[in-house]
Amino acid sequence: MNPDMASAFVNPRFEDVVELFRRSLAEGMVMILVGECSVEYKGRGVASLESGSRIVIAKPDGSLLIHAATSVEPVNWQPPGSKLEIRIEDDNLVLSSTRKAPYENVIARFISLSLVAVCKLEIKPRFKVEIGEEAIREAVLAEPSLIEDGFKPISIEKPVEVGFIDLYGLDRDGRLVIVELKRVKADVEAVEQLKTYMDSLTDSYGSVRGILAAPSITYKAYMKLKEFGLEYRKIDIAKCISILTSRRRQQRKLGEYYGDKS
Amino acid sequence: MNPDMASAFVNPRFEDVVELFRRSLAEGMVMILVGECSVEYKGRGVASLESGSRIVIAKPDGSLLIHAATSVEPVNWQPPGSKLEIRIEDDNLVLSSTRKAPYENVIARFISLSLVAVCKLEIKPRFKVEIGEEAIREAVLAEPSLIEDGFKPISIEKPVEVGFIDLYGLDRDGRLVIVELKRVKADVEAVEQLKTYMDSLTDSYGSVRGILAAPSITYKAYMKLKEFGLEYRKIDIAKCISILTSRRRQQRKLGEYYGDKS
DNA sequence: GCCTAGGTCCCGTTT
DNA sequence: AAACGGGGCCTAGGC
Repeated sequence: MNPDMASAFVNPRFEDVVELFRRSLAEGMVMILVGECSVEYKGRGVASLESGSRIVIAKPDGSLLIHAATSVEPVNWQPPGSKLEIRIEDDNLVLSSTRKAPYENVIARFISLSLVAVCKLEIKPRFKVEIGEEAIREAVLAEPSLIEDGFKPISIEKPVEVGFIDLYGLDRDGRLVIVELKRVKADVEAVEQLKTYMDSLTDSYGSVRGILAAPSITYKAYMKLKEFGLEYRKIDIAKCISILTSRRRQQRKLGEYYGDKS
Repeated sequence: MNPDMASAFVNPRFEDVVELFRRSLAEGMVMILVGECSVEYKGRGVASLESGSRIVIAKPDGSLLIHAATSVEPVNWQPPGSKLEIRIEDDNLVLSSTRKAPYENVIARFISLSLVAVCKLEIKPRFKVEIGEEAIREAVLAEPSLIEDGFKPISIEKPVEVGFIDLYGLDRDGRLVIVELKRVKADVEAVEQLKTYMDSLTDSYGSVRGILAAPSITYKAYMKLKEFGLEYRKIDIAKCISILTSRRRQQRKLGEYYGDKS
């Protein structure tokens, strides 16, 4: 079988899996196991899973994933940098993945295997684009009226004692405005975060306005916001995206014009 | 091939995969694909991934996972309840997973496939044990000296205006003690949470002690704690676990004695 | 290494 | 269905 491609074996013998592991994982391949296993975890917490049918994926970076039939989240896992060992013990195929600092160990005990597969995945990361909070900030900087007419952003990510302010600037009357941006519905925590920033600034700056900018806000959060004398500004995410895409299109044109290939 | 077990095909034809999908996913099976694909996501955000070698897992609950060679987290995914469609388009194998409310869609376009596998995983959930914040609370209730000698817990989860207090009680001098429990290293947020609870109680109760109980605490959090006049108490998680296991062993014995099979 | 902030967080539980 | 809290959150970026 072409070693650059995948190999797969149905109902493999445990001995063959151990052998396959030695030959493939060392070569930076991914190994996929399907079968009945129990799982024990010890480390930051403890967890113990009775035997059940699961998919186990061992990646070349040391990540280990144990998935059941449902859910996006693995029922158990081990982070990158962990070291995997495979052995046969009491007629079971035992995978033991360990990392130190903090010490963590996962042991999966297979009583039966219906499938093992190995395959090579290129590690080189590919290009990825995303719209996140950072992108919304970009959009507001490009179009400050998204916050309010006359708003002039001064800088982003001003460090204050307690953390980082998303965005701040001056309103049309020259008053300092602190803006907390949220990509999703704002909750009480977002309000408290803004309040904390406000408190740490009013000491030194006197009157400051605080604006929570988000696509929506929970009822409790809105009540708390009013109680604190802060303001809510609805942000249209779709508008942010269209602002960004048109802006990025222009930048690309500029880049091409100047021969910028970065 | 036994339909209850796994089937796997190396370098499958796209047509066969479409056929396999129709026969297996309907039967509550999991499908695993390995190959070169690009990914587009639109929904709560936007993301776009250049073509690269990836593992795609489609679960019977509608979850879709797209994994690359590294990391525990999928590079892209779709939550349970999504609906998967597979078709051939422009000589590519196209997976499209959609959910509504909120609308989200992931499209994976395979230009090549090195492996496809299907397997049946029982869905029935199995027993799972964990040490969480709740378990630590149990341990402290069983052994209050974990907080300090002479500490007497009164009740748990006292509702206050701002939320729930993890634990409270009286110290040896009869003073009210509010305890904030953390399973992991306590950060500034934990301190602020405790402070918030303190504030909402000192109004009505006068002098109250506040204790942050955690296995460790960040430097900044400790500074803030001192600033607020609160106290830190180191919790030994291992000790909590041993207290719980011995306690649960006793309970099991009691249960057996009374014929309790729950 | 520790710490901070964000996430298409996911997920269970409560309202 | 929305909201809230917890997580072995994970991961990326600073320092």
